[in-house]
Amino acid sequence: MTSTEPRGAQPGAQPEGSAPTGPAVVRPTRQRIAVAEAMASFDDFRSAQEIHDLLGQRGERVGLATVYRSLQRMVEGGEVDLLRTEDGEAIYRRCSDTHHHHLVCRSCGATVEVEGPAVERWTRAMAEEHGFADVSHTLEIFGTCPACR
Amino acid sequence: MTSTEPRGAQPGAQPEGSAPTGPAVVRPTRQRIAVAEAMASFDDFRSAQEIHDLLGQRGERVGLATVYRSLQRMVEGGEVDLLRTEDGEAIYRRCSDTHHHHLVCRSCGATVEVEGPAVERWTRAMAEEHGFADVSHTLEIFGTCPACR
DNA sequence: CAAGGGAATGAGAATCGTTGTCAACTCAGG
DNA sequence: CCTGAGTTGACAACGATTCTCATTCCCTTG
Repeated sequence: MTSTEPRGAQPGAQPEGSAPTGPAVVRPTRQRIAVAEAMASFDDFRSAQEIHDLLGQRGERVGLATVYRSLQRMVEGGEVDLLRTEDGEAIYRRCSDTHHHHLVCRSCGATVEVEGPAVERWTRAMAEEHGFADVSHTLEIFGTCPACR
Repeated sequence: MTSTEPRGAQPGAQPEGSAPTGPAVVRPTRQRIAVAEAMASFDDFRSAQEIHDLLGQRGERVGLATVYRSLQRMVEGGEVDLLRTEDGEAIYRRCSDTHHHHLVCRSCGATVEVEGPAVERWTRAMAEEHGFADVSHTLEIFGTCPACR
């Protein structure tokens, strides 16, 4: 995960039915499986629309809205990383389950996951020093990879 | 600044006779001054629309598009920091000229600028280790400030 | 194994932040 | 007083994302 805490948490964003916390069950539908498989087929960050296109190329007909919804769930579930390009577009990538950050190539999109206990400690210390609670952070490094130079 | 390198920097923007390749001079118009003053009147991050509203309240009639354009220039000029909320909206704040990061309160938007030589070093080291060049990075810490708890 | 109900889907409309368009305007020089 | 490049504003255009809602699907129960 890029963020320490779940994203997109909006007050009262989801209807509280019978389950205490959001949808209780996630049904493994054809569409969700297709999205999950698509996510497993590449290693860089892609936009929802690109993922939708990829599904189309694979012969899977999945609605764009469904792709967005599936991706949302996967992000909330920590199975997928979400980050924003500099112009605010959301891009996704499957991720390992440990907390980590990314080194992203600006020109080809290649990514490397990096970990930094020191950074984690530093952010926590900073937050504590100023009395902030429920801390999360985002850290991304952009650059030009060796291949693109 | 939040980023290590200038955003949207366009090399070679000199006056070339009649070449229509971008404006060479920035005129200090009433509108631009108004936006600059508005930016000086608060300390947290605000969206372009909020800044536009603020101008309205101050009795300054400035078009929304102009607010966006002014903000853009100020970001490019390094006078203003730009970052993205978790849902991708751009928020702005005037900033000091040193490289720094932010501790942002999720509920009231209050911000604290923090500096961390260690983090700077770490990102540089990481990038170098993987052969990345022209490195920049973004690091923001979100949390709940003491007052909002 | 049929039935029932809530979850999920899809197609398109609706949002909403942001950018583009372009005629009108401003103002420093000549 | 002209002139032209830089600016502005109102509004259209855009693009990503979300919402709506009738229909379809999955799973459990009887």
